[in-house]
Amino acid sequence: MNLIQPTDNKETSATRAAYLTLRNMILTGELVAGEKLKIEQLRARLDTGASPVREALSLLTSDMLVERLDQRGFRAAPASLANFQEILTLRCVMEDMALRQSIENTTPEWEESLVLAHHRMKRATGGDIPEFEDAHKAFHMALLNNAGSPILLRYCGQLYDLNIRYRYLAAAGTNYQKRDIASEHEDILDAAVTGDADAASTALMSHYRVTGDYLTGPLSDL
Amino acid sequence: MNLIQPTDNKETSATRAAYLTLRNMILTGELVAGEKLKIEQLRARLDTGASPVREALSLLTSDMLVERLDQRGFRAAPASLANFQEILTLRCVMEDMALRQSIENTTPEWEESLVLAHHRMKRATGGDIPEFEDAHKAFHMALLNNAGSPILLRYCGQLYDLNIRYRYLAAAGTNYQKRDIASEHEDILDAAVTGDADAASTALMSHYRVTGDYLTGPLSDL
DNA sequence: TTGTCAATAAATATCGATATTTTTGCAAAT
DNA sequence: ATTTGCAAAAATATCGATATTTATTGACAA
Repeated sequence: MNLIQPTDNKETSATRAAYLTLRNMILTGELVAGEKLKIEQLRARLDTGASPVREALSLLTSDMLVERLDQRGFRAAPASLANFQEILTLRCVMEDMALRQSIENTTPEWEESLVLAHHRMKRATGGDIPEFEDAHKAFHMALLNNAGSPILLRYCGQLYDLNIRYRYLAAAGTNYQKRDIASEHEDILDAAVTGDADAASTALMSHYRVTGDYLTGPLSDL
Repeated sequence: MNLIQPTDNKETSATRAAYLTLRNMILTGELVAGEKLKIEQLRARLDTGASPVREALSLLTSDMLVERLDQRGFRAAPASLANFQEILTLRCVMEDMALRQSIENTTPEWEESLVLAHHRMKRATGGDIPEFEDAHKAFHMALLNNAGSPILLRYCGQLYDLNIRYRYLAAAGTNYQKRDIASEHEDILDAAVTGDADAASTALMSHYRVTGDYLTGPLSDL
């Protein structure tokens, strides 16, 4: 075994690393919506080759976070109030569907996974924002996970991410956690574990709509 | 002006050409579901470079037609009965939503575009299958086009394509047009133009469910 | 036989260089 | 002033070669 490994923890491929970094940069607004994404610039910024950057951008196209203009490069997907509202509407429809199916298929294992995800999310409120974000997403996805509908799950995940971007856009300063988000999450969890689909759905929808109203103001000048 | 142009109609980039070709090969089953997609092979087959192929495959990932396995290449998305049924279910929910919204937003221009798309589809029944396919998709998308919901439209388009693949899988031989599909289309068109959302939705859903039942048998051994 | 391990072969991922295309800047003309 | 045309610059798209990683094969041991 070679001990001379200067933290050579390149976990995965350069493409994947670039994908994750770029994705994060777009979600957090470090790469501004609508901005042109120049390969050379990004290559230098991420300290990697042009091929991985290019491929990562192609992949981000899947997530509707990047647009590809044939023969004239890439740009960060534009943001608009209409886009935000569409995302909100679609999330409500699709997550409602997924959540109800998940509850219908309930199993002890699933319930346990919910409790676990919820616990981890609560524990992750120690100021480390990215960690909380991950746990928060994990909790929400866990709610939908049991629907047995991979495509639906994928769509919900995409919409979730798209929404995050608007949170960063709106809340550049405002701390959206000031609201009593914790109790909202608990309501959802309780209803889901109890198997009360209507209550769970209502709680989840209200969770989204409240967040939606919360954000619409700051976003009104998009 | 240079007259020595040996039909130099490379309309677009090599990547786009590769994307379209590969996509078609997957939809028609020329590239079998689940099959490993080797760069070198495809590169030779499409007579292009490795970079365009690679990028095209990355883009096809968006459409759920290709899967990317980090560090071990690409493969055509697997097919299964469950997958087919999920697609059918989601299409019904999402197209129902889009169609109703489209009708709600109706305008003379939209109605005209429907009539036009329908006419073109009828005219394209001259044995040229790919031409009919395109026109058929155009008609169905036109129905959803007026909902003013780009993301929803995108998802519906994706699901439409995924479904096509199963038609080819099932109907390798059977001509699914034998059914009186023409009158089904006319029912949908009439209801949409009349502004009767319930009738239009019912007709569209039945159109899908009948096709679904039609295909389920041949697909049962997936 | 079956399982393990090293050597080999195959395929992917990445780099660096080049060809194409688009954009930019500026001068000349309307 | 605004537009048109053309060259220069910038950026993208693509190629060909190489480095890495994964898959395969076959000998050897259990």
